[in-house]
Amino acid sequence: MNIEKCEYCKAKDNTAVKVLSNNELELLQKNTLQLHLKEEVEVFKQDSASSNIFYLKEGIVKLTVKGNHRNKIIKIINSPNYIGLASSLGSSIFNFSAITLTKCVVCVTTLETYQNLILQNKYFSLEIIKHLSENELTQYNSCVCLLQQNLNGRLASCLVNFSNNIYKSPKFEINRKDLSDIIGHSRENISRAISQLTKDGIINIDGNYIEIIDSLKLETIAKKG
Amino acid sequence: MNIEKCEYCKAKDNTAVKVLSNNELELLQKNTLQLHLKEEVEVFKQDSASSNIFYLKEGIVKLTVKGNHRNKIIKIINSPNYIGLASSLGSSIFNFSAITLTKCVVCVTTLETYQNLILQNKYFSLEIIKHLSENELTQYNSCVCLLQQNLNGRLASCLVNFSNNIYKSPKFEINRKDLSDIIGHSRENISRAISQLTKDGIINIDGNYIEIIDSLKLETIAKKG
DNA sequence: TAAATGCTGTGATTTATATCACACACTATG
DNA sequence: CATAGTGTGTGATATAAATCACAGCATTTA
Repeated sequence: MNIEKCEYCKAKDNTAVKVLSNNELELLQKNTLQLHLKEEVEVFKQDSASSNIFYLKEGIVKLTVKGNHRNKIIKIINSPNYIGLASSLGSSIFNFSAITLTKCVVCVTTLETYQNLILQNKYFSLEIIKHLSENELTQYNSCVCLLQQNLNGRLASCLVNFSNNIYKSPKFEINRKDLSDIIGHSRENISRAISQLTKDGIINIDGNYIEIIDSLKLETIAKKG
Repeated sequence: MNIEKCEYCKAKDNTAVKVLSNNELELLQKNTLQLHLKEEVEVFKQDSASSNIFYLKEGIVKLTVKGNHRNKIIKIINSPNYIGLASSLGSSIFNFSAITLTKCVVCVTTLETYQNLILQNKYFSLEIIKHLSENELTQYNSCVCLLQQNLNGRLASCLVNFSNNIYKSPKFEINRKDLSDIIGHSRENISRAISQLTKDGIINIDGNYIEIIDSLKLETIAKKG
């Protein structure tokens, strides 16, 4: 396997790591393990110790929380991005599990290394602050959307988000159970809503693949839902 | 009015500011305005520019988001704490409004001052990172609770939280409209649920005052709801 | 004082969603 | 090949919550 140096990693340019010096990148490299994971593999488990920083270099993961009756997917993360950075930095345990949706490459760095880099490089520290802040705001927004939209609105918003931000393609794969855990409604009603969108010619379905045909109509449903 | 120096402010000991040197505290002082606000006053408005840091020294505020059909209260903040720190640091505008629930004292510092302090004092920067991280995690949790609990469960959780964490007293004042905006259900059904809790001897009501009589039962409802 | 306004509680009704039940594919696996 | 297991679509029914309607009671305002 070709082990890529952090210094030459293209993924880093979109995250806080971009402001590190070459020496600092070497330090990062020394304390980082790169994992290659298959689909539906647990990256870390809810309630386990959060003594590492997880960075998603390639692929897509879901963050899930155990509930009394059902699980909830609180976020879908695509690369390059951190996974659960707030838990690593602000809590002794993870408040959610991270599970891969696609094949993934995950970089695991010791927490100590990150803390040292934060103290050592003030611009890195500022980048981390920006990242955490922006992350919190998107969290606010998605929470508010979920709490105010009905089933059809949430489904439409979710599909639009998948197409525009996560998979960056009008066609993507997602199973109904995950979709219902994201949206927070029963699998049966999600199925019905998807059938209706298909009948209305707004999407096409092919097994677990969903293709958005009429994104304008979908966005209209998202807005008024 | 007695103008208190940041250096001697008791509130600061619970927040990031505690690690600043006396010189840094003086710098903070010079660039900070202290506002004394009455109840139901807007501290800042959704979509307005976020070019200041707001620190709640005394009192309680609510964060509200405008929705299509109704508003949503996304958080109740009690002092001492920052108000919308993530927006100030990570966005050019506020994603929500902040409105006082009680008389409040709010310290307003220019963003520039904070950014300078973050670059100047690495321990301050680390404290800000911890604060943002912890804040994000509580946000996750409250969002998950809201999405998984039914009306009675949410109401019970909310009352327990008010009693234990916000007002720190079994008796507190809150109007039904705010309560319904926090819980995300209609005012009418909140009224009904409150009546039932009163009939069951779990709470007492007196106008807008709610007094928790049987907190154990309330926590049971919160857990199973 | 009277009228207007806003918050509240409660009954009746409607609506959205969950739940139950089952049939149909698809994939493992002995 | 038979079998079990899992994800799926869909109809029927149950249930939670929203909405509508209205009356009571404060508080403000003319």
